Amino acid sequence: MGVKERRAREKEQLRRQILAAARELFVNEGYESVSMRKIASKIEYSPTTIYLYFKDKADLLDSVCKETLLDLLTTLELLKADKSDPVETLRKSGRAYVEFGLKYPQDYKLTFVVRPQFQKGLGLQEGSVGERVFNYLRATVSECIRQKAFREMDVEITGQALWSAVHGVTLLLIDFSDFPWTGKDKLIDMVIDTMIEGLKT
Amino acid sequence: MGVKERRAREKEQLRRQILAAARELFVNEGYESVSMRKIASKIEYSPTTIYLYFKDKADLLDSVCKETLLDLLTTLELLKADKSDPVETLRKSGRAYVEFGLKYPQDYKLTFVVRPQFQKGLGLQEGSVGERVFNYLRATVSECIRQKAFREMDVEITGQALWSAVHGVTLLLIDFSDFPWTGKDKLIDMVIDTMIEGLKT
DNA sequence: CTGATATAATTAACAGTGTTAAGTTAAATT
DNA sequence: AATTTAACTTAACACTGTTAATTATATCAG
Repeated sequence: MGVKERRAREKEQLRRQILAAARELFVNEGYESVSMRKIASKIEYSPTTIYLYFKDKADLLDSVCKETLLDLLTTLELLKADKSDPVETLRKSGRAYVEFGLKYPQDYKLTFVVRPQFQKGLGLQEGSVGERVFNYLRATVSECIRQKAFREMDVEITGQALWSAVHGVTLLLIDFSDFPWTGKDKLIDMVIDTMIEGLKT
Repeated sequence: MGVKERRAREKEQLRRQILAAARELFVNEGYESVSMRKIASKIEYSPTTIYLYFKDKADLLDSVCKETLLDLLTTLELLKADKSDPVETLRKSGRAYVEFGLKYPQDYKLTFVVRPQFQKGLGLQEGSVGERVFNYLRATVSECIRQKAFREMDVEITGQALWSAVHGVTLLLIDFSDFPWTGKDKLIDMVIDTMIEGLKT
């Protein structure tokens, strides 16, 4: 009676194929410029087949973004290992965050700009990947304060401020890629270092 | 021989009508969701008439954004009066910038997120309004350094870093309006104050 | 192995999009 | 009054996301 299982596996496989094709196209050409027909032709299925696996184009976007967030979280958690110098961990995390955004600019915008626009009310759902990312930030900031590297301050708002700064530099570098930046890397460091400097005791 | 002038005035009037209709629709329904036909029907002209006044839809967006930038510039220049305390001016400018974004969230996103996506290569053109806004920031930062309130540092990159921070907090507050922020005003202050603190001597 | 059933995938269609080329109307000039 | 010029519209093209109806295919019962 392993038939059902096999069929389910096959379905899952096609689902993943669609998702992979959608991701690649979204990332390379942008969400708006990618049509369902284009995705379909990439996987050599008819356009309507996609609707058997995803509710609509927005649902496809949503699924792609969830994967992206999970990827970011994994990247960040690799840095959490070293607990001795939380300020340095924070600095590295900031850099990793921005670099992640620059590596997958379309994904990043999709996740942090386009999605909240199309999917209002999701905010930061209980147990969502987004919440886990923010929890990571909370923990790191908390450790900085505990070790008296940062002065006594509200963890919540500090985390939000740091997020603001890295989010901002990420988006500017993505959107204004032809702005005469003094140097992408230098700017990223400048933003992160200035914020950290401003938080120190 | 005032005929030509009158005709020119009439043309200009229709141009403005189109622009106003486009702005309202873009802001309320989003650039992508607004069709040329929708704009046309709002002003009760045929869709193709718009193409006699604007090259294409992106050009329309571009013109709307230019107006927005000019509005922002005006808001900022009101603060430049007091030259005695440039750090305070910078703080106020930062606040004004974010508040502008929150007051016209859709305009802000249109200008700083959507436009660069659809009009690549514009960067910061010579003499553009965008350049003038950035010049304002440059001048203020420069004054802070000159008065030794900030330590000796590159004006360019400092300006870019500050822009990153305010841009970031503006967009987060717009996009994740239902995130459990500790308090919008407190967060804005926190971001600006932390950056300024990090730049001081 | 055959016929019924369920499921997967497809075709055709709808109402909409930005944009262009050709055609029409109305006003200004000679 | 005839002609030129400018403003505007109609019709069309090649697309878009999505739905309903239809066909093909694989699984099951007898």
